[in-house]
Amino acid sequence: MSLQLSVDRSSPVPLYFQLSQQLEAAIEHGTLTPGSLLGNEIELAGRLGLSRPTVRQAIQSLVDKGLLVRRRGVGTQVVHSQVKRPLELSSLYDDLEAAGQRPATQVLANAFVPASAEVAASLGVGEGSEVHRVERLRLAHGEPMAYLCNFLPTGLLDLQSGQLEATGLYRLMRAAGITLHSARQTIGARAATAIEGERLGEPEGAPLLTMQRTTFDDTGRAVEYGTHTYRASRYSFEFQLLVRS
Amino acid sequence: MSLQLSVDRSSPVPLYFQLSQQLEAAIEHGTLTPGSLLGNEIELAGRLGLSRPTVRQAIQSLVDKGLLVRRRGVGTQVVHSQVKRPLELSSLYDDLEAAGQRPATQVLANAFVPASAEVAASLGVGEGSEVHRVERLRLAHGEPMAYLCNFLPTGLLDLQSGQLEATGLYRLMRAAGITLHSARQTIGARAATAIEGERLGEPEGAPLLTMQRTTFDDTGRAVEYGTHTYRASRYSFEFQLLVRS
DNA sequence: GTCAATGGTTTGTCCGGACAATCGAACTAC
DNA sequence: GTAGTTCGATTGTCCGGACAAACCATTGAC
Repeated sequence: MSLQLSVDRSSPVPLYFQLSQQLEAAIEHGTLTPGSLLGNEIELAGRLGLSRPTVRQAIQSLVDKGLLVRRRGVGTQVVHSQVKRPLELSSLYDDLEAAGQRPATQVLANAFVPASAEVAASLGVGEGSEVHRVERLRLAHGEPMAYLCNFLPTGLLDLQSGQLEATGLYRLMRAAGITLHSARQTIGARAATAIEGERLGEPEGAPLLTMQRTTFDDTGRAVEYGTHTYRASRYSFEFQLLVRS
Repeated sequence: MSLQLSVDRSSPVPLYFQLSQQLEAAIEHGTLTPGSLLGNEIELAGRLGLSRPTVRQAIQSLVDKGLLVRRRGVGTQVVHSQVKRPLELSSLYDDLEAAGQRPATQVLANAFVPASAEVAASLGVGEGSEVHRVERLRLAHGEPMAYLCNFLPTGLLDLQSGQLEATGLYRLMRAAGITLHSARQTIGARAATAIEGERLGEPEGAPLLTMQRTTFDDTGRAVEYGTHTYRASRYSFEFQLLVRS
């Protein structure tokens, strides 16, 4: 074992972060095997020339990610199991791209409309005030996967259809300096109407997965509300959760 | 304003936890209004007779929960928005009970069976080895809501049908000393078969929400695998996510 | 042989201090 | 008036130390 750890004090990267990254890499890579002890904090701190609080901060961040477990009187262990990463606030586009399915987007509509009661309540704006409405069809391998309808407050960023066809909405928002912070989601299912079926290439009455999501930035402002429908035959949501202790 | 804060040093409850609870209560109660500054950490520490690290630890826990946002050079603000709590690893039973719907359970089967390939892979046991299989129907207000089929490794705990009808599976597991840690979930949808429809009181072909979940304890062992189907007309998943920074 | 007491190990909590990085606002120069 | 600069305020990072609490294994008593 003996795991190669070191920190660069001249780097602007925080020391605890350097350490947590190295530990995470070692876990990912298999150098630190599941169930193995990490060695006590004090010894580890001494070995690296760091203080115990710094080492603890590094370890704690991995505990929060669910990669490590601490036990008083025992030590810190690597969790063994296929825990990968807890649900990210990811866009469908990124998900598809990561899965190797070349995603494509058709922009069906991109305009300003007055907010309906539902949209206004979700975004926290006045009913009837102007909001940006984007309607898209997401394809993978040329096949329709999902129908996405999103609403954004005006003035946040201007979305060009060309950009929307090239990448995902979240990436555009992040690129515009918006820091996504949290989201409220509802996932359900229903039978496709004739129109929905035609859009997605499913027969009327076919089961569809539905998701509504409101996304907030770090000040708590709602920055996006979306209503999505997915072909249940082609898509499902998969994610991990951690118990908050 | 001037927020009533105090800590009890004779209490066994950690000081940082006392503080974070009081702050959380004040936010929940509206004493700390969204967007308001929290006052700088050093002054707060002095006022309470605590050290800055302790105050920071309290604040950090609320930042992790998504209730507060820190900004260097500015201060710590209360997030305004309806962020409640990030998705818990909760059981359907608890969810229904919290929603005021008196849940009930019918145990349809409760026996040991050899593990199928799917179950064996999920639980990490040998194919064909004995596992505990529990089949239940979950009702709310006397109406079927979901059909639950769960598999558990043998030897973890013994489940009596009487207990299963009185409470949820997760509560029984926690009561048996198992600390639930994380879960891997897949949510999808499909059309009901004739048998499934009859069980849940839906017509054949009606859309059903499906969930598969494998739950792990804090050592990474799989302690439960379940396949659930919900009536989409009566149930949907709702939750919050936080972005990990 | 079984059960309780003991002790060592390790993490949990808490303290006090120091300096750096960043933000916003006031100020100054042009 | 506008743009750039300086400066105070606040959080971010890091240190070194101290004691408490929980866990495990060994020892001891019955």
